[in-house]
Amino acid sequence: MTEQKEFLYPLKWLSKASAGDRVTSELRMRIISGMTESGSILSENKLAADFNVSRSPIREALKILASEKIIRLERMGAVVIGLTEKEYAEIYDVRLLIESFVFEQLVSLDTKDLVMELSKILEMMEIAIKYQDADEFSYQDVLFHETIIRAINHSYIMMIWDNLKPVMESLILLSMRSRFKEKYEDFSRIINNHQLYIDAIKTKDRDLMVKSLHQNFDDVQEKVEDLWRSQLMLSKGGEQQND
Amino acid sequence: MTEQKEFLYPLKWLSKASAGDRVTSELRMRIISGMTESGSILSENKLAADFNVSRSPIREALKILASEKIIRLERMGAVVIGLTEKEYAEIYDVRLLIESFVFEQLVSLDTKDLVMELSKILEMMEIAIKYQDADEFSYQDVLFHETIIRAINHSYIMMIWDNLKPVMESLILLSMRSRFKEKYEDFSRIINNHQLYIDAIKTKDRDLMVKSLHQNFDDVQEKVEDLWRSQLMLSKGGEQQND
DNA sequence: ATTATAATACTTGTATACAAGTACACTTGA
DNA sequence: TCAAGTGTACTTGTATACAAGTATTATAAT
Repeated sequence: MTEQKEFLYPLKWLSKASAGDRVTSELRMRIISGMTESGSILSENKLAADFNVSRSPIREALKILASEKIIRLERMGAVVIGLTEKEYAEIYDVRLLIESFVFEQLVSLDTKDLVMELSKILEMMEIAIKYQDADEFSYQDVLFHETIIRAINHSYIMMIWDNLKPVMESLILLSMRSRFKEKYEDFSRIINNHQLYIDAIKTKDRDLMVKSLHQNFDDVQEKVEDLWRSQLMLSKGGEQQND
Repeated sequence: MTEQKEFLYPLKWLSKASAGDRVTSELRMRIISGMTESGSILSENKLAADFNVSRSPIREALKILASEKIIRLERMGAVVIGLTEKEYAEIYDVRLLIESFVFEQLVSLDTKDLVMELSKILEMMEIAIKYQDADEFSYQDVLFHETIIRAINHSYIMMIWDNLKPVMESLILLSMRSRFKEKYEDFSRIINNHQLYIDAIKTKDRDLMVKSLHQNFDDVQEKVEDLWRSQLMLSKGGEQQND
C-alpha cells in the first residue's frame, strides 16, 4: 500500500477548485509524467479510495481526461493512454493549426493592446526565471499562448484550446521543472523566442511568426521522455533512493 | 405546464444509450433548433423534472453541452448560448481547418479503401433520399465526414471532431428534415458535391477538394435560421396554429 | 481433463440525501 | 424612503445507496 502524499500539480492553483477539479489535474499530471503507466487500468472505486473522495468527482475527472484522449473509457475501467511520440507529434500539429489560424485573424485586427498584454506576461516570465519558480513560469507561459488565442474571440477555436490546454499545461510544467534544475541556460532562448512571437504579432510578419512558433513548440516538446523520472529526482532533491 | 412529449432527436439512435446521453442529445437539438431560446437559463432541478430523471444525468449533459460551447455554466444555472451567425461562421472555420488538414495528410496515404468506403456511404445516402428518410440521410452524411477524418488516425484531430460532431449532427438533422419537405431538388446537388469530394480524394486534387468542401459546408449552413419553426411545421404536418 | 453452470466480485449508471454557498425578497429600524 | 439585516428558496458539489450488467472464478457434471 503506497500512500500517496505527494502531488505533482501545484496545490496553490487549486485553492478554489472542487474535489473533481483537483482529481482531474492531479491524475492528468500523473498520466502525462508517466507516473501512472500507459496501459494500466483505472478503477473508479480504487481512485475514489486513493484520493479520499467519492465516485462522483472521480467520474467527472475520467470523463474529462477521456475527452482529452489521455485515457479511454471502456466497459470495465478506464485504460490509460498517456502520451507517446505519436501523440506529441499530434499535439504539435494541432497547436500549429490553431495558432496559425489565430495569426491569420490577428493580421486584420488591431493588436496594440494584445502586444502590450503579451509584453507584460513576458516580463512576468523573466521574474519567474530570476526566482527560479518553474510553476509560475509555466503558468505565464500557458497564459501567453492563451492570451493570443483569446484575442480573436472565436468560441470554436477556444473550444479546441480548452481541450488542449490542460495537456499543454501539464507538459510545460513537467518540462520546465526539470529544466530549471538541469538546463537553466535554456531560458534566455525561451524568452527570446517569445519576444520574437510578440514582434511577429506587432509587425504582422507571417514568416517570423511561423519561425517563432516552431521554436516555441520545440522548446516544450524537445525533451519529452522520462518526465516522471526527472520529476522524481526533482522532488527528492538528489537523495539516494533505497526503493 | 407544457408537457414535453415530442423529441427532436431520433429515438432509434438512442436505443442503447444512457439517460445522460438521451438528455444530452435532446437538449442539444432543442437549443440548436431554437426551441430552447438563447439567453434562457437552465436549472438542473427543472431539467431533471422535465426529463423525469435525477440530477446525475442532467449534470453530465450540461457539462458536455458546455464543452461544445452551446451553453455556459455559471454559478447559478446554465445560460443557453445557442448558435448565432457568428457561431455558424466559426464552425465553418473549424471544419475547413480540420478537413483541410486531413486532406493534406491523405495526399501521402493510400486512399483506395477510404474511397471504397465513401462510395458505399454515398450509395446509402441515395437510398435514404429515395425513401425520403431525412434522419438516415443525416446519419450517413455525418458518417461520410467522420470516415474521412478517421482515416488519418490522428487522435487530437479526432478530439476536435468529437467536440464538433454532435453540433454538426444536430445542424444537419434539422437542415435535412426541412429540405426533404421544401427543397427536395437540393439533394441531387448534395450527392454530386459528395461525389466531387470522393473524386478529390481519389485523384488527390487539392483544388477540387477545397471547392467541394466549401460547397458541402454551404449545403448545411446556407439555411440556418428558423430551424425550430420549420421543425414545427414538419411535425404538425401543415396544421393551423392557433397560438 | 473439459465443459457447463453457478457463485462472486467487480463494474456502470442512476437516484437520493445532504452540506455549504448564493441570490433575492421581505421585514425591521432609522 | 431607504439601509441593513434576516429568512427563504434556490443553487452546486459531494457522498452514498442501489439496481442492473459483466468478467472471473469456483464448482459440478460428463
